[in-house]
Amino acid sequence: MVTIREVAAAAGVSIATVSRALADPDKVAAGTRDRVLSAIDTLGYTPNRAASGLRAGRTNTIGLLVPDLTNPYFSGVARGVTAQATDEGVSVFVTESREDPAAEVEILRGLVRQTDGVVLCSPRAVHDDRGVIGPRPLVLINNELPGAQSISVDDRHGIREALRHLYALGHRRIGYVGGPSGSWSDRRRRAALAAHAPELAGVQIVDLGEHEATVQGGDSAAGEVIAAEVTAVIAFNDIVAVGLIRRLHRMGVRVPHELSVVGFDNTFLADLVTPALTTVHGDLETLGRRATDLLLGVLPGRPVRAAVPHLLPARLVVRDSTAPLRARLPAGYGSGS
Amino acid sequence: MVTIREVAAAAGVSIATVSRALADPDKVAAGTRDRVLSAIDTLGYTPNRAASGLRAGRTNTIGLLVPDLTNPYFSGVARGVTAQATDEGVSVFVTESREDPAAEVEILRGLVRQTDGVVLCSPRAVHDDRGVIGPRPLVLINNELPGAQSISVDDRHGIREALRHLYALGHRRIGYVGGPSGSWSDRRRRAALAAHAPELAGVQIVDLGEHEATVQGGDSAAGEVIAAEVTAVIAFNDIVAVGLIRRLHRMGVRVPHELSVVGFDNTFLADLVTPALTTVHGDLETLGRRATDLLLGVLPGRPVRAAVPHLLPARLVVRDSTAPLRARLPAGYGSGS
DNA sequence: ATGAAAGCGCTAACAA
DNA sequence: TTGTTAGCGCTTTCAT
Repeated sequence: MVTIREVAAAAGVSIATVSRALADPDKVAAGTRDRVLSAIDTLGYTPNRAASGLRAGRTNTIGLLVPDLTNPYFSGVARGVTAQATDEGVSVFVTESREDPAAEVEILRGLVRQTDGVVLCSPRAVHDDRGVIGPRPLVLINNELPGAQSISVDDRHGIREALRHLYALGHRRIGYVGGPSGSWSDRRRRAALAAHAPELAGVQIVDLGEHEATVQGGDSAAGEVIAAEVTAVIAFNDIVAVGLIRRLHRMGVRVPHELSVVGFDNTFLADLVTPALTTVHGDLETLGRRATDLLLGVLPGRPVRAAVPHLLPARLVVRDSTAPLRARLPAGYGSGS
Repeated sequence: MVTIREVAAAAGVSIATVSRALADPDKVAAGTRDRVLSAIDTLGYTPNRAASGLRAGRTNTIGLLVPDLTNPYFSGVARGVTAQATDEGVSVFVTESREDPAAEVEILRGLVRQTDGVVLCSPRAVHDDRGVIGPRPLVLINNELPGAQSISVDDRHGIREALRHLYALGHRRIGYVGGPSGSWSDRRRRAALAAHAPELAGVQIVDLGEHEATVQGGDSAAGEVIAAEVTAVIAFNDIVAVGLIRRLHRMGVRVPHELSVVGFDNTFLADLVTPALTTVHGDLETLGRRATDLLLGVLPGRPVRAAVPHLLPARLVVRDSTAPLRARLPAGYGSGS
């Protein structure tokens, strides 16, 4: 590994000049600069980031902590964070908490030590996290904590769109298959339902409980969904919707003919399953990119950047899992659709 | 940020003793050790990895480069790599090439400078990569390059199992919906087909072309599949299988009744789609973990580890996308099964 | 068993 | 404009 000393020797200058030629070219005479740069080039020198960070008090590295890398939602966010960070010349330590809050705190502690700041994608409330991270820059995705920045998709608007869509299809008794207890997004979506349902005359929202944000979570909701006698449901997310539909299908309930289902997130799953999901879309990669912008924006020694929105647009994508109420088969078959 | 000095002060020892208590506990008296450890605990001290690496000439960081983070295959591998690295006290820079070979080389170059070694998950041949990375430790997943270590799932065995399964179901004319040209795994699977088909009397393998490893790739293969008049196909991977089945379904061809389809990789998709995929399973997380072991194993200054296998077991997981040949509807209906 | 001290490669005062 | 120098936090001889 070629060091700054070798470059300095080759260019016939001191190491300070080499450092300056790189960090602040204007402070070096043109001729010297050229000699330094060409020496750098021929030797193939790249500054040791660990060393420079050690001295400068920064690492040029940020951390990303997600609950589950294999979840399409989080991998979409991870893609956005790594892409934006790379564009900005910053590296990303990616870690996964495996949905374990205790591990999360521990990992966060380690991450903070070796990065300039952290993007934390943690759906559950994590009041311990703030203490762990101390005064370090922290950006939360889909969550809020005092003293930390926050960014999320406007799922309040998404809920509204979903409601209006179902309403237009004739549905009035609409269920909400909730997410995990403690989920910030779940609380938000419930609040949005409560806020927007009254805008639509005759609409009734039925709480269908809290469920894990997994296929099994959707599975386990099927009984409640049927018992509730709703004609449509909004699921916490696509995965829950998929699990629900799969179970309903096995129980002989057809989607969308007998029940309309709306998902959330528009992960690539939505377009692969049968029926394809009507779902609320929020751009995950953009979410990750903007979260990174937010983080880099508060890092010392970085150019000030334009204001970054803290709320990203959502829109409803209509596919095949929702249908007009009248398409529902009557109790006695054979009388035509 | 609490440093080793504060710990030393709190424990009433020198910083060297703190360092030793952590790196080589036996070299410190039990009483002293306890005092140090409890000081570490109360202060919440974590060693600065960049600093320790600087001294030791390592970064304690490895790089991971995958083509696409949102692909369930690669996110499974990424999970394994990050998990194993974390267990071993090493951080991981995760990056994505977006399936762009030129970007891949560039990213690799940057990654090499700031890590002790790289795990490269690159399905296509990349002869440039070796030059870029120089003498640095490199582990390839599902690929081979001179001078680099390599690890993969035994898909040769997987192909054999798939063939035997289809054979037992009565299929004789079997298609292979290939992956992208240049894919190492694709070449391997073709070789395996050629090697194992002769073991099964009367089996005929039909080459159904090369396709992108995407849903669209599967989509585009549908025409060829039908024209080939095969009764079963093995697809390059689950995603291709899903795309193929979806398109066939729209064209009125029922899977598995009229055509059996076998996928590859057993990503979580396989169990979510309809029909659920029969597919070849290889444990992705383990693949990532063992790749990391391989890499750490050749890093200087690390404990020697047990031999790591370079080939991981594969097995067939039978679900609903394959069925006996006789279940196929006869050309003229109504004549019974 | 423990401490003092010398750096790892780099940046940022401070001098010249 | 350029060089000298003092560390960043840590590990590791070498003494004690």
